[in-house]
Amino acid sequence: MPRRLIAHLDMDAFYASVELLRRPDLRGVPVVVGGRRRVSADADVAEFPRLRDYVGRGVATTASYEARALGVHSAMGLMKAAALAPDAVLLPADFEEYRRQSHNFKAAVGSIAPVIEDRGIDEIYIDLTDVPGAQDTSADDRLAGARALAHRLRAAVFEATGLSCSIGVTPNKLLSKLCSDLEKPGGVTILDEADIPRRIWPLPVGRINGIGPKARERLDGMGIRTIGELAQAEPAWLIARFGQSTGQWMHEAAHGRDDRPIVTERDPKSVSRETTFERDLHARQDRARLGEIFTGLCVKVASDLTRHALVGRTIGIKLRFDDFHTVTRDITLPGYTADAQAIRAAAGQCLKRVPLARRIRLLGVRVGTLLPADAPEALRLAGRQGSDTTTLPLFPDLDN
DNA sequence: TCTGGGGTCCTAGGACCC
DNA sequence: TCTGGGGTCCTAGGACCC
Repeated sequence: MPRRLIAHLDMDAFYASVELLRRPDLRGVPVVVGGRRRVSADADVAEFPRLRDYVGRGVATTASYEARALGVHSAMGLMKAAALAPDAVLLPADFEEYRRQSHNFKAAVGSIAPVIEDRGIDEIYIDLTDVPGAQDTSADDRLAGARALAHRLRAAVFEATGLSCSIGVTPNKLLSKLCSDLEKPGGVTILDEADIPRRIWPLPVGRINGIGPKARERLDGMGIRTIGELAQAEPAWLIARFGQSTGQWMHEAAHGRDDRPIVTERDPKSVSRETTFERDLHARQDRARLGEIFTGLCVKVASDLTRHALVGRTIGIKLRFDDFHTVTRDITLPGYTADAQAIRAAAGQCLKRVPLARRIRLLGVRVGTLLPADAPEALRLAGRQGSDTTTLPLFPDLDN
């Protein structure tokens, strides 16, 4: 593999920072983005809902750095966050605006370095290998070139959006992702293989993208807490415990080795909608309400598919019960569809296969095995089923 | 003060076919 | 009658990420 120069760019507290751009009067105040209710854009600070007044099942999507200092972090339940930061201002998420700013920062980066892999609304990988000025003959010059380029990117993002970001530049995606987090916010971190023992090995294993709570817990039980400790473990020992694929990958990752390419285009694999109810619903007592919600989810998924000119043939549902146990069911149809009634009928079939003894907390509908609506295969199989769906099945109760 | 919503990828077993 | 593999599709669950 020829030597590459890869950047990872991560926007700093993205949603919260976008909100602060529009509401500079909130600067310095702890701000949490999350929850569902809307607030009028011209409300003044005194009218903003405070976290202490929140009641519901929402989680924090983002916390400003002031809120983080109080212990609030993303994915934390808002009721718990309220206990830590009762005076924090709670803003509902405005995805339209975040998407607009996301497009802005990506366009700014693209004007300098066009080979970009999208990793969601607030982060990207960038291949800097062939960008003029990035590569130089001597090692020292190469790192200096990378640093100058990263600073240019950061300045371009700020120019386009008024927002700050952090950037890591290394020979691969794994290390760049780790590095963009090292000097947040606003940091530029350049790292070479030789720096791995000093800068990467002291970090906890959970900082590796792909090692989550479960793997971290297992490793901890084996006495492995840092990436350096993971690097010291014999590959055979890891493989014996985590399987060939994961064990080998862990070993490579701990040594900072990663040859995954930058992926600039990707076909969508599935489209889904789900909702958590304000209170848990019962299949029998709340049958009518569940039926409405279920149909509404199917209509939304159908319109999402249509908007993106996609059709699919695997229809799935997801239920989460009051004990948080989650089940899925799916069915693959003979033909592709984006039709709400066809999706509703198939999803209804799936629902019949789920025992509904407990109260339900979440309901979701998903369509997978996607194709572009105009693909020959999609057209050939379209309309194979579903002429008899004029009456939608009701939400089934316990007895059937 | 329990735990959102939208995704991807992997595994594993059974059906079915050659 | 009993015995194989290999490959692909379908389904369910789970880990993980943003």
